[in-house]
Amino acid sequence: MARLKRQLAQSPPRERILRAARELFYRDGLNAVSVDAIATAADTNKMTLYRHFSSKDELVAAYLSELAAQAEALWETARNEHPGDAEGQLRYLLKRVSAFADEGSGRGCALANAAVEIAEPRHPARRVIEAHKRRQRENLVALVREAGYAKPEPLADELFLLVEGARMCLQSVGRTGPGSRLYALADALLASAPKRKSVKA
Amino acid sequence: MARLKRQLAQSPPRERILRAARELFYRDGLNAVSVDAIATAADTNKMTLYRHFSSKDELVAAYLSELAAQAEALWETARNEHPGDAEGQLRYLLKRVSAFADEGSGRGCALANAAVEIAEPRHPARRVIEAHKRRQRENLVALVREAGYAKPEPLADELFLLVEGARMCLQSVGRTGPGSRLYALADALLASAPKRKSVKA
DNA sequence: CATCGATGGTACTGATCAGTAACATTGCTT
DNA sequence: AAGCAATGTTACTGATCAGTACCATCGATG
Repeated sequence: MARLKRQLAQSPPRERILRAARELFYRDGLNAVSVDAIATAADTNKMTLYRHFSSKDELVAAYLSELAAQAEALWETARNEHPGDAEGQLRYLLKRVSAFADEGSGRGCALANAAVEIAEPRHPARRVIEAHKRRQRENLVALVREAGYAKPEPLADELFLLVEGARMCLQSVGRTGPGSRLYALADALLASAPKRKSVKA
Repeated sequence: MARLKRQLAQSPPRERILRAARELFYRDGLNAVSVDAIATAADTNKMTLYRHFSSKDELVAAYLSELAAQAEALWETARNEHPGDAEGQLRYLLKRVSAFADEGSGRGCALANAAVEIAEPRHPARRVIEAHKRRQRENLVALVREAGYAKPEPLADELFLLVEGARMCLQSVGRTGPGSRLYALADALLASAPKRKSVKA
């Protein structure tokens, strides 16, 4: 019974800590959240936290790694939702990001925010951030190419910048700014982009 | 003589403080820089700083206001450089931003960064940031319209997001990312955008 | 010279925070 | 029941930092 309760309401402390970290770090920023606040929000204490993460920096890195993995799983989802349809996958992803920008908390991309907050080039989180963004861009280029557009790299870069810019705008201009029109803008971009002349095998 | 030296090497403390704040706040982030560090870098002390700025938050707001004013002065420069030539002004501005993205410190837009670092919606700096970004967008829409493009608002929004995204990318993906191709991408966007059929009075 | 305002310097308060030590407790396994 | 590993609890250290009190100094002005 106590076991059941633990099973349901209390996952292992490491998970609870990461869940709390996600909420607080994202909402308030990395610097504004103390280790103690996370431990308390995770219904545990600082000691247990430090038994799972050797420092706050490592907790931050773990938090960002988790987010990156989750974001990258979205590509898999897109493939499953629109198998064999690169254009459909592309639009699915853009819609998802766009919806997130609309309904989200207005705090933009957690990875990008972390990059802003962490000025030190040596911080362990920087590797995570940079690697993630690079993979995202590579995936995007590949998908745009697969969808048959004539110049996949510039087009993918434009889409990439639109997405990054939109998420950033939410924080500076607010929800009413151009960030809220992300999908429409991306759609217009795709519509006017020329496709390769039928190359399909 | 002492007066001359003061005139040359030592501007009034308020200016020195703002100059130091610009360097340190931009390079290391708002939270990472102490008031003391700024005072020392400004060759003065905390007391004098607090005689000119009632709190660190106000210093931050002043720092951002100064940057915003400086950024907005760029529109004036564009008008002077290409009088009566909206298209030329537009491209001049895009080139300037693009060059900044290339040669800059890789820390992106100070105003946007501040918005990331300041999560509290009540912070005095948020008004500065939001107002600035709004004006920038309005100016951009007006300029794109003046340049004769058929659908000025969406085009201006796309450009706006490209610029914001590029500056953000410098921090997350680094200098080699798509942020470094800002002008080429914006140029392609403008080239493929239809113009209004001659309407000029 | 006297005065006054602005500035410099020092030392402090109070608060927050990362990280640790030492001990108590719980729950599972044998 | 005994033992063990993970977790909870409390209290602490050392450091940093925003903001202030108090006094010294300097430069201009009368």
